[in-house]
Amino acid sequence: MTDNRAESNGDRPARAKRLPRAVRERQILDAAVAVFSQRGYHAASMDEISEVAGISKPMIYAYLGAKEELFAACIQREATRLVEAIAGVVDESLPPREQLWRGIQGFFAFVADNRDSWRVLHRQAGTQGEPFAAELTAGRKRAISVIGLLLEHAAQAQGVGSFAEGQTEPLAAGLVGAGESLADWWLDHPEETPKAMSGRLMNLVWMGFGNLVQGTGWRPSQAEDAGLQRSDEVSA
Amino acid sequence: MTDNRAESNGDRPARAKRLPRAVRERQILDAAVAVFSQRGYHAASMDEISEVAGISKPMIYAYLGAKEELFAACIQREATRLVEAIAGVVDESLPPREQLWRGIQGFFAFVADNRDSWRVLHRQAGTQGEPFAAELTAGRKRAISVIGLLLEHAAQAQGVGSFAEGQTEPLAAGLVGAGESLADWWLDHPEETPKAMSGRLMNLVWMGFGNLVQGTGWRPSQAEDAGLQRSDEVSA
Amino acid sequence: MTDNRAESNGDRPARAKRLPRAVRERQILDAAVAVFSQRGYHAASMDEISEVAGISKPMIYAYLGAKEELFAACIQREATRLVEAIAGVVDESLPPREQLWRGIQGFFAFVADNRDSWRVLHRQAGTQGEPFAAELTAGRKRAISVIGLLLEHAAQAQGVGSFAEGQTEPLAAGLVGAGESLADWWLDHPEETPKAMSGRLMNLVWMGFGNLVQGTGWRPSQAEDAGLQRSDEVSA
Amino acid sequence: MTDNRAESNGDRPARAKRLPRAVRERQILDAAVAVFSQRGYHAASMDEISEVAGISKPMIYAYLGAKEELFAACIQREATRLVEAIAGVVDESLPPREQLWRGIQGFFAFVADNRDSWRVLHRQAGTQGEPFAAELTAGRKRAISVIGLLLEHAAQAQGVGSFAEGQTEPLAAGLVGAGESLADWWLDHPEETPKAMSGRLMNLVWMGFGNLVQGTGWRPSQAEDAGLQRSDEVSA
DNA sequence: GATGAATGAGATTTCATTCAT
DNA sequence: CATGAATGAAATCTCATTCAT
Repeated sequence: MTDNRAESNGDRPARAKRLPRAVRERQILDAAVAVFSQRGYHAASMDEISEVAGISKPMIYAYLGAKEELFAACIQREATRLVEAIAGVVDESLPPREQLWRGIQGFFAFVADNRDSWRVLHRQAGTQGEPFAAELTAGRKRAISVIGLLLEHAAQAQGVGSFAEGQTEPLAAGLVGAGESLADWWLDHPEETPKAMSGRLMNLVWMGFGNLVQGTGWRPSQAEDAGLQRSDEVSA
Repeated sequence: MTDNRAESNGDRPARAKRLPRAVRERQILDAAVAVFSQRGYHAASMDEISEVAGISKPMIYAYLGAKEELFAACIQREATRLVEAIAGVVDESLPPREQLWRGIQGFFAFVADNRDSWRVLHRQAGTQGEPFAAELTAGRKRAISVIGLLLEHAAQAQGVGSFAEGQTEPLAAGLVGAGESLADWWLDHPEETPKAMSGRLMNLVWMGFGNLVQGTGWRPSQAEDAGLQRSDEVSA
Repeated sequence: MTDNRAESNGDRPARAKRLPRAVRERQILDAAVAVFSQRGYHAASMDEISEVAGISKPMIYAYLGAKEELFAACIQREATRLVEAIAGVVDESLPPREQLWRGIQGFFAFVADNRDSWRVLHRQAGTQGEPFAAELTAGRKRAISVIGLLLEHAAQAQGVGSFAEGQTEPLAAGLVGAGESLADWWLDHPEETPKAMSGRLMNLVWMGFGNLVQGTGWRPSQAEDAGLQRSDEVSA
Repeated sequence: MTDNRAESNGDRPARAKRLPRAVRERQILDAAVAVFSQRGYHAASMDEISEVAGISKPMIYAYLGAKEELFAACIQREATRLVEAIAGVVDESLPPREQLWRGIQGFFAFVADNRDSWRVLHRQAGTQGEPFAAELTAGRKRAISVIGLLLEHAAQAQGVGSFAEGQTEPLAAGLVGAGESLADWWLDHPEETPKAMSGRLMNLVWMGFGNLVQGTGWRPSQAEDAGLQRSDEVSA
């Protein structure tokens, strides 16, 4: 809100120093991520972004285009950073379980260091009708399918070929959701370490998955099964 | 996008009949849920809501207050409906596992029948800075803590008293997130039955949880443990 | 600039009285024609139009849409008025010359009474690149072709069938241009009567045309013909 | 419409060579005429002009001043060019009719070779309220009065001294308008040769004028005269 | 001399909200 | 009670213009 630019030399805001384009672009993206993260896409205003970036609006438009494009640029940059953070710690030569463990650790480490990035990626996911929804959804789906593959490898490694087709993807979706939700919960419990968080998710995922791939999946007993009707048969 | 301009159509809409207040409020809330669900809070316009509701804007203000209050009312109504839908199928006298199974079924049945409600509850969750964020977060936390309790009961029922304090809540959070994510995935795979979805979540949760409560939780081997450092120790 | 609304009761601008839609639409169009006429499309601002109309901008958008649509509406209304003004005095049963004379009189009478309308129709005609340019050009072409027909009838009435094909249209274009230019000149010489103006145009058109249809068209002598080269043969 | 954003292209445009001022000014004016012609004064942007000119904006300001001055400079240069093009082919020692014929040919030749120049001179004619309107109107009036003189000479040459005072100017205006309109029509019929166009205008003008100067001007019959009332007597 | 970087000011458009019939 | 009519305020985006390197 207040003018926190350095060198407020007496009178007026003092034209910002001339900086190379790359630097300014980074500044702008940083500010945009922060503001989008805090306010959400629609509530974020270009005015606030420009203020936070310490630069005037026209420069934002000149360098990164209109609001939508700016947002897309944020998404892309942060998604890339997240993917690289995880890819950087995963070693494909390791057995699947270890890969998963490292990946999960990488994820929580990234979230720990980049709360804003994470929020932008996570919290805007469903703003349907927006033109960039595709971008977000696509990223999410890519993540899910990568994890799905990992699960499939794990299943094969354990010699369980019977793992039903089409089962990995929804499970991966559940896993990603669990991770997101845990990361959210973490926001309210900052005293937890990344490793503790990672351990929780790994347990939830692996122990459940460990049983599933061994064919010991849970199934409702006959009594449990009879209890509920399909709701749409009633409501229709 | 759509052409909202009023049209000077000769056949005027015929002043709405005088209806009891409760009916009107329901109409309005139904419309509001639909519009908020499709557009998101900010992109939704009072104009569209009033149009969908078939009621003029001043009435909306008279009955349900300003946009924020209206949104809060939507959240509250839908949250209550979801909670009641689940509560309606859970029988507290049953063993925890069965309760969980029924609860999960109730959840997916509700989502199946009320996509809009679900979207409003789920997709707007993180619009931080808004005054109603509290409302949403609170509902979510309530849900998590209820499930946490359930898990704790289950643990006790299996005679596992050593289940560490403070472990249930994050697990419950993970569970809720997995459920949300699966429900999202479902939106793209409408051919799946509610029961199939419920089965997936139950497996993920219970088989993992089943092992956890029996003390067979997974823990990284020493090699796995050494691999990663806390990122903030480095980046700081 | 100043607030010329009636009843400036003491303090603030006093919300405009509630008027039926049709009345307001007329007010708005009147104001828009005046402002577009004076400033031109681009230099005209919605702010000024709303000020002149004595109504707030949102009403303009509600009733007549965005700037472009508003301008198109102006064009359409004024073009229709001009056409009707002329059509109202032309009697198709009369001989062509008399029709032309009456049409020309109608034209100048309209311009006399509606300087602004005329300016909007005439002066914006060539703002190329605008999406409404088509609308204007189309109207102009329609006018030219109508006059072309009239000329053709006149030629036939004089028993001159040999009037070369494709000659009427450019002549009509010339006639229209002459009319526009005379009308422009009139703006600077308001003391002239409509009848005097009409007479001038009629003379220019008819006497020239009168000779043309009788085959007494002028043609350069050989000496005159040799004088100039096609410029593009040189400049190319 | 076009994407004006600066692009961070690796291969930079290579700082323009130091050129003599006159050359630079010509480059700039050429670009400005092209852009003003296509877009109109207001819609033209200094950015586009500088881009088309291949010279940075600050140079434009240094050499030719602000937008308005630049536009005025365009008008002046193009008007001069047009006048010179016509003056170059007119030989004052020739009889008036031949002068007129040559002048008309010169006009269409110029328009053929300089569409943009012509459009700038013609299409912006009525942007009233702008400070450069004077410049435009002045140029136009000069042209009209030159032609008026020519007509007057022709009248005297034919021994018609009674040609009423004040008649030449409006006729000249009509002639100029007819020329403009024919030039416009030409834009849509590029297959026509300059000579054909010239012939059309000459015929329209001269044959009409030829009769006028001989006192055989057309006058409404009594019946025709009675048909219409002055509109302002009614509407006032 | 030449330019990339920078901005104040203003344009169009929309929206939540309220008055007056 | 019910609504069409009305608006203040703010958001996005563009443009002419000027520093500072």
